[in-house]
Amino acid sequence: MKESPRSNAEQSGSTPESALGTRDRIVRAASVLMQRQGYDGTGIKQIAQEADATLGSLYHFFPGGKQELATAAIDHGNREFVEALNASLDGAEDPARALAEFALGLADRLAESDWVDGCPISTTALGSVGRLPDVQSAAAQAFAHWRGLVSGALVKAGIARAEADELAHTVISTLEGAELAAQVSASRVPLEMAAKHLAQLVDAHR
Amino acid sequence: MKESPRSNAEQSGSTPESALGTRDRIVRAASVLMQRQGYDGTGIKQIAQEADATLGSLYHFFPGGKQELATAAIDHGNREFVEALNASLDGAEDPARALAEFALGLADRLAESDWVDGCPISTTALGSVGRLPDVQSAAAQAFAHWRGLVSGALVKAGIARAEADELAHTVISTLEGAELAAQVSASRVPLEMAAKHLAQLVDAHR
DNA sequence: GTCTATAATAGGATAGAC
DNA sequence: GTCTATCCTATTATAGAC
Repeated sequence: MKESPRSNAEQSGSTPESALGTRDRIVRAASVLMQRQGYDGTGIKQIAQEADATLGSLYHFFPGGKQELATAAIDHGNREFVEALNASLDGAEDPARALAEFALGLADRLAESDWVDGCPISTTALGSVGRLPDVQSAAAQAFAHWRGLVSGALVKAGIARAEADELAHTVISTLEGAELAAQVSASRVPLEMAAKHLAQLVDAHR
Repeated sequence: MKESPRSNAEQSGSTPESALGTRDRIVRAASVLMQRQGYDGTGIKQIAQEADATLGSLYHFFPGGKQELATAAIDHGNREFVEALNASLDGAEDPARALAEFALGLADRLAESDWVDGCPISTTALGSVGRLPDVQSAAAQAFAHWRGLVSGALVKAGIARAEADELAHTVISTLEGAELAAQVSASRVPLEMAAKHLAQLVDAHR
């Protein structure tokens, strides 16, 4: 048990940065910056500055340095995405339609952010392959988690577990790829097509 | 007309690096390194070293520096992917099967390279969004080009142009996302599922 | 076209006072 | 827990000889 002064709300809903503890501010800053600039494109000093923290504080909470911080940032992005995905899938009786609407929601978020707020982990994850084992492994776990959520929703809708697991792979892959293409092309179209075709694919398996 | 000493073959087939001109060696080294490490993770000096060239030569051919070189590397990766895609689609009468085999070929290449040889441009492209306009635009053009090739193959197989264009978006997105997931997870499964479901999706539209 | 040397700056990480 | 100052190395890019 740590005696942390945390009477304030610290859910990710819409807590003002100023009300968060130092550690959380650092993780959030790292998450946002690495999402947009990747691991190598984001500096430790930039993270500290954006988080209104000092280098001393940063290395106090993350003695493992940049790599440990990146792993925490991936975990944070994971939770963020899980929350959004659950909000779309939880009470939906038609998962095909729910997934399509989720994809269109991603397109909205992208367009509003001028195409920079894509998947919270893919940029960092892709740059970590074969080079940053802890980061890569955190990202792999996140992807597996997301597939699990999708598969669960498909099973609930009557699809057999084995088939649902297979479909979940393609659902997540297609969402990832479409978001990447949408960002690079600065266009909603890839995500709109993903929404349409994923719905068709899921419907074809019922 | 430039008077270049180029009696040697310079197709991308299997030319030994030593037989290439300095400029080509630099572009190839940049392409490979940025594919694996991204734009920010790859140093100009590392590129020069890997290409057996000096910094002076590098800046002679690319006075625009790293950004101009990255753009050339994207163009190179684009041509590489186009060649592979054409080889799979060109004489195929069944595009669904051809795309599935292409996806499995990507999985082979990935596994053989210990999951580092993924899409030649996606890492650099994703890291360029909103930060390196020339690089991003070259990547966007490449994606559009690939979609055009897929759409063409689908039209040849009897699918209406409008529908083929839509499907091509999802085909490329899914391949991109599945390759990303396969790399991060160090597993063939995402690409195997993409192969299966893309074939189903295309077949459902004939 | 190619080479070496170097300028100018930013990178990650640490030390030690408070 | 937080702060500043600093070490050491790497970075992109340029200069000017050859």
